[in-house]
Amino acid sequence: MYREAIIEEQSAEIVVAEGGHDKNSPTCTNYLRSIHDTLDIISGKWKVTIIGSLSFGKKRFMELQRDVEGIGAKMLSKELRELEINGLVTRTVYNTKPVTVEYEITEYGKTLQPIIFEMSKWGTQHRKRIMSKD
Amino acid sequence: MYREAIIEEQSAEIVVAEGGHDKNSPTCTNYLRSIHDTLDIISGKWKVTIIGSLSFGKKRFMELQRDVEGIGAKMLSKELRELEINGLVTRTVYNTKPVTVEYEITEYGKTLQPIIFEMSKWGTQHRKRIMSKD
DNA sequence: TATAGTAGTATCCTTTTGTATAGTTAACAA
DNA sequence: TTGTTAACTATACAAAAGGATACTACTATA
Repeated sequence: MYREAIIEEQSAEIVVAEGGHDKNSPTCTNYLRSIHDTLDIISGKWKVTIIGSLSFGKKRFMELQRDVEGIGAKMLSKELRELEINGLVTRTVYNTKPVTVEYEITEYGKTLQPIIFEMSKWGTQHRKRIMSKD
Repeated sequence: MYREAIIEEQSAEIVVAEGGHDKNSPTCTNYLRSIHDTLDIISGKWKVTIIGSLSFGKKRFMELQRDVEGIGAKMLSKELRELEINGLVTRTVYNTKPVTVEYEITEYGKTLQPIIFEMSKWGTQHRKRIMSKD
């Protein structure tokens, strides 16, 4: 009842306003549990950026490594493997010489885009804020 | 020009559609850089959950530890210190006996709520999906 | 006196993350 | 012939993150 409304129609601001007087309601517990579930899948230094990059189209291993600044081959292949296991990206090998491999975001992976888009928006604003301080 | 439009008015879905043919445009680079900036501040296993919890009202150390399932005192105090340094939460000590300390989200911290709200929404859906598979 | 609660710190240890370097297979370019 | 690209894996190692346990100082309660 309470929770349904929040999830379907309300904004984060409203959650806070409504929840403020009821600190340990099941709403709060559910909210935090859901966050935890999401973090289990996308936490770490790289996954979000990888998915963000693949949101602009399928890419090959080397393209991704160039896109995701600072990642090494070992980490990239490990992270891609985990994303594949969770059904967020697909991996396709073409038998060209030398082999090429393409990574592509799945429909399910695309459901993460609102999160990533919000992160990008926040990062843009944050950079402006930091810059104007110096 | 291109970028302004995306940031101010477009959704994540549209970014993808528009960006799909232009994989390494500055738009993509800026998008990924912003994500990276955000991750610098909220990455790790706990910070998002802590802010999520504080979105329901100010809390004391022990309340937070009970809320954020699985976190130890050491991690909690470390993460809170970092959040404080970045201006996302405030720490207030009351000279009661024994001392009580209250943590509260700042206005700036609240600007992270859209990200966290999206994470919670996704986690809720993801749990449903996983559950229905077994 | 013993126990519990408050908000932590100190110490040690394990796990995860990351880095650097070398090697693989096959083809093409100089 | 040597070098280069592709997409990795293997190995070794270093650093960061996180966990477990003990401990502090103080008060209130049993």
